[in-house]
Amino acid sequence: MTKERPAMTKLRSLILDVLVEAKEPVKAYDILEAARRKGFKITAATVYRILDYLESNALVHRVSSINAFMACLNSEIEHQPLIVVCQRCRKTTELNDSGLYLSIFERLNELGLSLTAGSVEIRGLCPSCQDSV
Amino acid sequence: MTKERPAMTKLRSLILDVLVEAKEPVKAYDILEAARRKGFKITAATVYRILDYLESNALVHRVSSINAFMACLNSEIEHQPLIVVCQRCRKTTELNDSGLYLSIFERLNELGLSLTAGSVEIRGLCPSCQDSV
DNA sequence: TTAGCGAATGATATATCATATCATTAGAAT
DNA sequence: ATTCTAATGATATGATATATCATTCGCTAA
Repeated sequence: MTKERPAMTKLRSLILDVLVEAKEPVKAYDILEAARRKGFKITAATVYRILDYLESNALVHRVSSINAFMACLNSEIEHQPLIVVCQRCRKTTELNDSGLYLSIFERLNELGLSLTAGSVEIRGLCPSCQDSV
Repeated sequence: MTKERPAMTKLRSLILDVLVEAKEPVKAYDILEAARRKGFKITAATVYRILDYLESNALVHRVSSINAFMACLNSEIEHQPLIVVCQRCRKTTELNDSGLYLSIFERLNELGLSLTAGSVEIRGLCPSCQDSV
């Protein structure tokens, strides 16, 4: 028999819960503090390991431009993340628009820049931040 | 008379030169070392300050997903950067495709997610890295 | 020409983000 | 129960980035 993988351990679901409850991107050391407040004695290394696991299983997305992590809202379905970030207020939205996603990657292919299995992070200023400049 | 701004100082053009010569993204501390090899006694703080300046003047792009910086190849013309990065080999290309760029931002507007003045970072695996998996 | 001003840089310290390494524990297969 | 592997613990350190205050530079105006 194939050995069962303990895919979702207690710690992994703890950290995923933190992100799901936050409903917005959370930084790794803030996740660490949240986990400790819930009584778990873990360290940064554990948090990063678990984030790597969750990300590679498409349960969590990294938001590179703000060094944070957010739960994927549609983790059941196959999805191609488009992450939209306001660079000023940091409000972040995950967009699941497979048409837009495909048009981006098809265009890259036309240009000889084929990439597979990617994510897209779109940065700019949201309307209210734009107004307040 | 309006006071002239010393927009491009010796250090700023030094660091821009480092990036132009590299023809690929360079990390901040590698820029620091390159500058020191050229005889300039500067620190990380100076490098980051100058990178901020160059980025806000559209001479340099930050590549968030690899914590690096690259010279903009078309800094004379108005441009909308699309940065394409292989997450495995880190090969990075700047794409100036205003049609694709506009279609992305128009689609965001349709979805009520208007953003202005943005950059787009597209991550995936390039063909050779895809093959070697 | 030089006095004065604001921008740029120097200098130092420290905050923030992330990983390497080796030891130990937990859980499934046999 | 034993054994094997994946997960986590524990510790240290590496890598990335910014805050703060002092000093210098370069332009402007007198």
